[in-house]
Amino acid sequence: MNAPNVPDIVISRLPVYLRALQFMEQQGIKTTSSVSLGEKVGISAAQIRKDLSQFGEFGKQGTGYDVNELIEQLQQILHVQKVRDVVLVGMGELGHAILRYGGFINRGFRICHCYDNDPAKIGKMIGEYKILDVADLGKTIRECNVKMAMLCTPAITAQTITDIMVESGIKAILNYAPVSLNVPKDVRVQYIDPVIGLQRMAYYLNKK
Amino acid sequence: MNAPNVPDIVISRLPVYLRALQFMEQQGIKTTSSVSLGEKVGISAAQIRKDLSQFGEFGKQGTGYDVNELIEQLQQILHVQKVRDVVLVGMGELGHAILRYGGFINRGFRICHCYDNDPAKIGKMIGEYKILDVADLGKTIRECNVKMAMLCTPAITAQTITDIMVESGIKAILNYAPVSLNVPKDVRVQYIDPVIGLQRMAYYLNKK
DNA sequence: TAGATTGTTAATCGATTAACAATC
DNA sequence: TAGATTGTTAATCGATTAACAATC
Repeated sequence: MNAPNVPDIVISRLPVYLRALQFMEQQGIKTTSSVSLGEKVGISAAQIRKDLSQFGEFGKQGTGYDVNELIEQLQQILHVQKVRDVVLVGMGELGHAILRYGGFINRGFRICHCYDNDPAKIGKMIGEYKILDVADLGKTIRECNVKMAMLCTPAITAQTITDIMVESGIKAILNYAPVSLNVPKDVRVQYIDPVIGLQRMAYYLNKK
Repeated sequence: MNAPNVPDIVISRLPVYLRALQFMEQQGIKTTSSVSLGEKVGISAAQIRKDLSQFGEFGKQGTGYDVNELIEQLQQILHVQKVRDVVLVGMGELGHAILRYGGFINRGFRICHCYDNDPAKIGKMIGEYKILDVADLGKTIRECNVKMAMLCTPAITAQTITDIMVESGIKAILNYAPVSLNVPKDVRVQYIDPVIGLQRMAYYLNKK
């Protein structure tokens, strides 16, 4: 379960495999192969087999992979079999949308608390959530022993909030603020900035 | 301006440099170096110099880089000096948040039209935007000669919409739907799925 | 001048791919 | 059995890093 020193680039592909497999499962597909899965996710079959081989032997020669079994294996590898608590900081437009998004729970995540620093927002209810004062962020993170956070504040305050979260024991941050964060090396950050994706693609648009 | 065959991994870092430089500019910083920029974005100084060298010589020995000049160079390289039109498909919670997000325009992008397939939504105004019928998607893409799209439909309809967009001339898709898309190789896709990021980080959480 | 920092080269490091024996 | 597909090896390919001459 704890394969040693798997390259992060391999880890980064596993959730993509998992997502595709769960999509297949929904459609009633019981079995797949590295070739078929590869076509769906746009990754070579050899790559998929090599990636999976880091963790064990999940397939059967001549047949391929049992969709359900591979889903469970990947969930175990990624530690997403159980639902995990995440805090959400910054209740602007985006924070609201994230809070109302229904797609986290069935993929292993649940927002446990949400925060803002605006007195006009603190105490307000959004669905079943009450917006908490960001001044209590560190305290509540420690109390609930939360390890993951989503950060949706403006860029200018993102680092300050990050420092508080790190100091309170957060080990993984999904950062929606359009700014690079400085964290110790035992803390992970994933960036979500739509503009980065758009700019990256824009490069190719005007190319001859 | 059109450096030949620059690896995509290099291109993927340029928007990150640009974002950091614009943040510096805001703070009144006039000059930087590969070391200083590298610390901010978490990338080695050698890497930054190597990346930039693909496109020209933008620095000065002993001094480093002029922030404003490097911003302009990067904007030209990425083709984001001018604002570019993007269509937005799928006006659920997320589509609404994206439409109201103010952070696109000053980084090179503008939503020109938005679409949904729900008769209850079609025709409704959101700010200055009227929600259009997705049945007219292909027609309006061609009329306006739009090349980029943001896709926020449910996973199940994402591929169908993608096919229409590709057929209508879209060359770059920012995909928020949690599913891998199949596109011809002259069309680019960037994926935004927060759960992929969370799952990727979850792997490291339970590791000893 | 002395210190700082670039752009570039060569060496290292790591990731991907092709091929195939094993076997269901 | 014949066909299909795995897991794995070795070869290829590409990316990163360290080092340094050039020079502001």
